[in-house]
Amino acid sequence: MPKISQAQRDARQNQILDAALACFSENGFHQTGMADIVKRSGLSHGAVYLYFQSKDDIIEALAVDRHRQEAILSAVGTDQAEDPIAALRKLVHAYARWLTDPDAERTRRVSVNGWSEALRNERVRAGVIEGIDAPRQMITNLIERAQSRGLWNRDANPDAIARTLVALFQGFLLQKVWNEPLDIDVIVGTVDQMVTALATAKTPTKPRKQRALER
Amino acid sequence: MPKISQAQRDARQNQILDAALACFSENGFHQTGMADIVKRSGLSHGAVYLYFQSKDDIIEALAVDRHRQEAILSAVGTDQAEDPIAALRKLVHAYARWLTDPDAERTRRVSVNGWSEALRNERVRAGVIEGIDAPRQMITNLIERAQSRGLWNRDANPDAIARTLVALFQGFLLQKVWNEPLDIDVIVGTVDQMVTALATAKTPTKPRKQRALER
Amino acid sequence: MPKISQAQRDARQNQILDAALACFSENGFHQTGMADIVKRSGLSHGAVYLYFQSKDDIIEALAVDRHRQEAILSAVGTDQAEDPIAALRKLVHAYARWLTDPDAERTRRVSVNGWSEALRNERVRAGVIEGIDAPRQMITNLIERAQSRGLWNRDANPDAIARTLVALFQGFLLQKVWNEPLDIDVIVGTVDQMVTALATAKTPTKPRKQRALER
Amino acid sequence: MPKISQAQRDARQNQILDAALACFSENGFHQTGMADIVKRSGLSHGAVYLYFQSKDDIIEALAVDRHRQEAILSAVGTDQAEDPIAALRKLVHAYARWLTDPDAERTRRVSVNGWSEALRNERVRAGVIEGIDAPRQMITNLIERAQSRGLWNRDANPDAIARTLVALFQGFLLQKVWNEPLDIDVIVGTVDQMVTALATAKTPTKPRKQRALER
DNA sequence: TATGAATGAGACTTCATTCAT
DNA sequence: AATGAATGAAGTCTCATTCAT
Repeated sequence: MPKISQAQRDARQNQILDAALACFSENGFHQTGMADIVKRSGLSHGAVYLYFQSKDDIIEALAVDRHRQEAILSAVGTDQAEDPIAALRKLVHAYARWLTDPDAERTRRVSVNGWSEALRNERVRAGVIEGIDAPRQMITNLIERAQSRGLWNRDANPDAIARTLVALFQGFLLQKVWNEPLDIDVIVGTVDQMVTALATAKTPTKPRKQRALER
Repeated sequence: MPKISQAQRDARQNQILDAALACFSENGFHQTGMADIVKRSGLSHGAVYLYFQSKDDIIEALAVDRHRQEAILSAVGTDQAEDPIAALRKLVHAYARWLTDPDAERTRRVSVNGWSEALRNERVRAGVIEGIDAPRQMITNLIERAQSRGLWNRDANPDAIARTLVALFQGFLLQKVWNEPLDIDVIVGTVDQMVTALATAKTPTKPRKQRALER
Repeated sequence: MPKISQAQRDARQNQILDAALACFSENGFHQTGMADIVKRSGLSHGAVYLYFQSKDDIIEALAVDRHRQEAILSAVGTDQAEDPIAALRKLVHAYARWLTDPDAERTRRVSVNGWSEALRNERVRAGVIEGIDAPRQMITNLIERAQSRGLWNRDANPDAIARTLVALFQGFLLQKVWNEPLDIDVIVGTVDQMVTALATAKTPTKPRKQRALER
Repeated sequence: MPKISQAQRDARQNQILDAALACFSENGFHQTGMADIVKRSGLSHGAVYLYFQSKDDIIEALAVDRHRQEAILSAVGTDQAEDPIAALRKLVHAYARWLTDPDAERTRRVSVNGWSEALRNERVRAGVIEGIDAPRQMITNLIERAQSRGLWNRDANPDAIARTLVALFQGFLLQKVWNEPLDIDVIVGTVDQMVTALATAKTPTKPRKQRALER
């Protein structure tokens, strides 16, 4: 017998999360006070605590934005018949678009705060890892399918390549939030080249000579 | 005027920075209190404020670790006669080694905190940018020299490739501090392949077809 | 005018008081929140405020439990013909029984909270005083009747003895709620002895020699 | 290398405890805010937390006032040669004097608050119990010595009598803080009579007939 | 130079009470 | 009569910084 509907609850929750996202993106998690979130949300202190148990809960909810991940991943269908390399390109384009979407700027900035937070908040860390595992898994799968169809060099290590691509996008995200010049065409072009190059590379991914560097 | 020698001053300063590095790497900038730094340094509150004007000063000093950058870059000589591609590989190896050096773990973690801090602290941001500009510039120069010697595809965009490599290492650094499995051989192998592939790629870095994605 | 019967009103009120008694006995008046009482009562916040104007009203209602006093006092009839000393013993036994009745534990604990509350809440204080005045009066009367029948030393001060007995039971109540070992036989035996001894004592209750201690 | 002497530390601590005692005796533990204590002590918020870790620490320090116990107990020497019954009377007088000492009013009121607090704060409870164990033990010893010298009925249960005396004083304390008329001569006289009566009583402390009341 | 006690603004959170439904 | 979401003042405690010694 709730007094308000689930839709209303969700609306309030989003009201708070929107306010928090704005504050966090401007001032970071720890420079933002609950009073800032309260003021920006237009609610009262008490109301905010009706929807979130603590400031940390709000941080976690935003540091780990599952919604975003899914939105990007959904760009690539799960149609097994599709050309895996074409699908991989689609994925790259979807990420690149999100990376440069002005409406996603706040989210990008909060993501970077979340990366830092993940170093000392286990729940945030788990969420962040989970958030990068999804695309990594998808990329790995696409490469494996490409290998099985003879479209990708069979000596390649799909997981290593997936991690490389993920790392690449994390790095680009950083440069973006720091207002470094970041030309989406150049990104996409470079990554496309990389993909092409890695797909056809003859050299094994883990050559014997470099073993010495391992620790 | 100073009653203690410059050497003593430097020793004290490093004592403080060491303590702060330890604290920051464990708890982040804003979860660390001055009291933590004071206690860990073995000095007094007053003493710390004799060497740094504020906590922000200490954060800046550590978020921007020029020392580290120089150490890595010095791995690659400035000998213009040297094979630029070999030099590039050396640089990659030096970074990869730093990335997996256990003694550098604290610094890596503080770096990530600094990336987040750079979003709202202009001086930190400037320092961070400066820190990635140095290697980017060096990489760009090496690729340009390679192009001028006919060792690298002349259609490639050296700056874009340099940014890509920098982004890649930032991403790997993140995965490292999150304790993700990170095999240095695989990294180096993959990057080597990438370098080789990009050097010989026929496709232009910024093809006409992808223009549409630009915003 | 009321839309529900008086019986229903009383039932609701008791529902609230039962819940409050449970909460107060566990956590004290000020560590218990209205939310605790609301939850335990199974009612809503609004409903509780329909029956009590404020939390203080609930505290007062429980800190001053007239019901309990009457129940104990009723153990001793008002039959003027009865042997007053036997009646006094009955009263002592009734109190002692209540003191060790497991079902009264909550009430005992809340009583102690009430004693403390009486220090700063005039209405609670009045109720508490009233609650101890009733048995004190009854004891005084019994002793006076005993004196008039020649069963009790006529030099004794009935009021002083009554206050002494009341004090004694308050002290035993404290020891009980603190889970100190409290043997009911020993209590009753000791009090019986005291009563006997005081009834027959030759020494005046207020000897001249001790005047000096008075302030 | 403390900056201030232990004496200065103690002075500050007492400054805080005095302020807290005043506040607590007027408004109780939970109606008193830290701000009240801070204001009354003349110190700053931070200074108070330099000397006590939390409000609960201050409550504990005052709810359990060992100093007072010792002061009262010291009224009775430990001279084994002394007449134990005279010593017991001295103890009674010392307590009675404390009970009516105007300067001890605050302490008495806070004691009652402590009794209530002991119900839900284990550390306070332990302290309160300890505080009543000391005099109980002393009384028990005195009675045992009296028994061994033939000055006290050997059938008496020294522990039961000690507990009875302690309970009695707790009850008188309550009546005092509630501003009930409390004549010290009457108290002392009554207790004296009780002691005399119990010392010479023929009836055993735990008669068979009352067994039935035991639970 | 160096100390560390002291400051006080501001942090997060709770909770008795109200009122639109 | 009854609900429970909402309020916002007030609660406890922290912490970067200062300054008398």
